[in-house]
Amino acid sequence: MEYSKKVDEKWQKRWKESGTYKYNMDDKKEKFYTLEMFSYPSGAKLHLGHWFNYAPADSFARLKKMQGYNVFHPMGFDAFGLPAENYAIKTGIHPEDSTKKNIETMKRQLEEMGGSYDWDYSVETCMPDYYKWTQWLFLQLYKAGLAYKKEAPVNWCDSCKTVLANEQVIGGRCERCDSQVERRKLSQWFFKITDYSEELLKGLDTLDWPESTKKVQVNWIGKSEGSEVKFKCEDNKHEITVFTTRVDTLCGVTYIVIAPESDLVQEITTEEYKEGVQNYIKETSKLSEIERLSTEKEKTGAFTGAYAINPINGERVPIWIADYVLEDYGTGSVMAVPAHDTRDFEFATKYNLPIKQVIESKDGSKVELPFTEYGVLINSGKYTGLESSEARKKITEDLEKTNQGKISINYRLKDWLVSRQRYWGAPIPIIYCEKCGIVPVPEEDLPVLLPYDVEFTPDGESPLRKSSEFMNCTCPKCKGKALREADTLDTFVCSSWYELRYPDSKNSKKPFDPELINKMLPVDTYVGGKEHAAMHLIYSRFITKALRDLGYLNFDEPFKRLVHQGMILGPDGNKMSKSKGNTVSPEEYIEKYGSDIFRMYIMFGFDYRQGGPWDENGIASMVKYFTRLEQIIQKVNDIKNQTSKQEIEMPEKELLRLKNQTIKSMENDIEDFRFNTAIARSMELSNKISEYMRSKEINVDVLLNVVKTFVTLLAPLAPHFAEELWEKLGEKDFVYNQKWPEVNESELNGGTKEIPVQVNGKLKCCVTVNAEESEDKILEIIKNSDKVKELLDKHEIVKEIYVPGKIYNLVVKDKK
RNA sequence: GCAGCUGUGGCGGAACUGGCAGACGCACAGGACUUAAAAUCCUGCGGGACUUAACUCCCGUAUCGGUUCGAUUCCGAUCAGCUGCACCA
Repeated sequence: MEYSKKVDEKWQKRWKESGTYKYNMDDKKEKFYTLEMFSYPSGAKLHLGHWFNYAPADSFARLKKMQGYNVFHPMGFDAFGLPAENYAIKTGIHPEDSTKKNIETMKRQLEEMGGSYDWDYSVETCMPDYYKWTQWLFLQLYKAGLAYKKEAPVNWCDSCKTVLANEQVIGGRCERCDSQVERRKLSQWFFKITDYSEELLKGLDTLDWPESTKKVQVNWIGKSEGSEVKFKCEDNKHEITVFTTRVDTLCGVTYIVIAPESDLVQEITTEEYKEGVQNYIKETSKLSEIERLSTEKEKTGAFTGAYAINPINGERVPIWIADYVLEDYGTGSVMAVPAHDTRDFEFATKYNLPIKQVIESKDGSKVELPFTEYGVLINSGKYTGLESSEARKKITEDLEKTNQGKISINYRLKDWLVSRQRYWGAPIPIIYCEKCGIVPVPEEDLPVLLPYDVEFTPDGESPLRKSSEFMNCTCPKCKGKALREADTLDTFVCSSWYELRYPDSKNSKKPFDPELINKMLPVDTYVGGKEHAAMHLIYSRFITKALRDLGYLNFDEPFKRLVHQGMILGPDGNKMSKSKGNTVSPEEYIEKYGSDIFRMYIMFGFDYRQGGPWDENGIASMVKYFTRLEQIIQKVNDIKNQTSKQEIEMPEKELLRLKNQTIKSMENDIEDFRFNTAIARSMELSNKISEYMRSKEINVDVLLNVVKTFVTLLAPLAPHFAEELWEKLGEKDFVYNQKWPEVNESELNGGTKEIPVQVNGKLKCCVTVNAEESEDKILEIIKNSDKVKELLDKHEIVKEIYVPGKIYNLVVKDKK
């Protein structure tokens, strides 16, 4: 085999010199924006997963280019974030240094892969020329009232004196020192994504995304329709509003539960019960969020001593607090109906609270409590006898009349907490002035630079707070002494708008030129992992919509089509990880085989959407394939100047038909990210070419035509190798610059085809027909064929089904 | 618990909107070339039955049932695996 890494290098050099991948904004061709989720340069090198994601996606981009689109295919780095910071804490190497170094290496490797990226349009989120605009984005949201501050709990490790991200909490303990993690309240910044709940939900219908991903988002948004009901407290001073989807069970309420964190708790708790309540609240705060949300945990709670009045039947019900009620969902309080809700039932049983059945099954059969289905109301005064759905309507109407309730819609989606008590992130552009309070940094003062020299080892303070140089500033309003916000932004903020920056990545005056991005966006095809189904993919949608409402762009969704690549696992079938020692490095393969063999093997050996355990056994077959192709080209060159036959007979027709079929199916396959079948189709064609070349008489013109087409078809999949073959065939221009071949319909219908014949749905034989004949004629040929006549000897036709070009089926019964 | 996805040879995986199940490969076996091996090329390769014969017959796409002339594909139930969400009132 002649192909090797040397060939890669030769073509990479030539592509670079001739500016093959330069994107031309002014090109009149239709734009096509194809994007892969940018990578996170935490590791020093590209791993197999990157290759599996990027190499095939690059082949897709190359196809689009050959199809005649003006393809925009940028790449960048999501460079801020926790892993780089943790790495720094461990090794003492500054995150900026390690990140920059990693980016350089990864860029080089992406070039070695043959990625068709234009690096003139790139972003690195940790660079001031990028995060300046991330900060700008924050300010726009702040001005629009979409960024606000409130108290929220964080995971706090008291022994490390630091805030932990959820992923650093393992089983309620700190991943580093294994001590119990507590919840502490801190004042933090939020983005008001909940303002867009409904639109984020509805917009899903317009997207060409995997259904499963849309479902994840639907769940994440979690819309539920119900009612709000007001319960007056017995003291006549307070009122508790609850949210319920089952207002039909209102008469079955036997107690009220409010979240322990609720401020109301302090106000209504009676003297007698204060101690118990305080103790309970203390206990609860010790639990991590994860522990608290575990359904396995036994329910606990405490009585406040207070009572409320049921608005429709006047019953007096006790008010409890319990941590199974969440402060930030609904109203933070629930009406408990133990007879018809599993959780309430469990709680009531434990604390001996009354259980009152108010729903029975529609057919009146006896039911076991808790009975959580819909049914017919009992024990419900004037509502008794109504069906659940009617009762919901009626009861809500009645409550509305007396201003004691209303229809209400709730979303599970929470506002997006963007504050991080971390160093390696974009500083939040906010200043705290003793006199003026919260003051946003004026846009002309951006970026708020992240200082390099900061002690970021955790010791109980936000790292930036320790840099007095950073913290101390003057208030933009009153010029008095002021302090900066010490928290940084969640990295998801950086990645929530990067696709907007690519087309205008060098703009130093604006984050992007609205006119330009309205032309370039939305992204036509976005490729990335399923793990981002909820967070990244919902945040970017929100930011797009927010910027649209602020007048910066005119489209509603950032990503029109979404494709998820699968995951490559270690050879043992487990997720690859250093600790398991099952990682595979792409480098040695590239070194040994060259990047195209590796790329082709990755695409051929796995289903792109599914991935699977790594297995290098098949890679040798790709070497064989490349060798065979080199031999074909060699032989073609040997005979191409010989005189040959000119006729186009059956063998030529067959060859040409397969050529056209292959063009068609490879195009469809690559469009659909089915690279494995695309390569299988190419193998079929090459097998056919070899077979044809073994025949006695060869039509060299036809052969040359098919071989050239073949190399063109190979170009997106094996870019370097195809250039090499193209050059060997004596061509001057890059094969990359060729048009994707067009299907010739008449050649496609040349040759012969076989029509299967079934009797009673079972295959009996095949009839070979000339594919050029009309369908009517073909049917006639089939009917008159000896084979079919033979089959009908003993039978009588009941029904006849002919699917043109596909199948002929006879339904028969025995002749008497 | 809820939701979603997946289940096809020894293996990776094909089969477009219901139309020849197992494409294309890997592995394996036999043969050719070779002093020999490697490489390469050719042939076979889901299971079973019958046999003098093969474009023979039967079974087969997790399991059971249904719709249809015809089901890997559609519907219902069950089982198994993976993933996501997890006290959402």
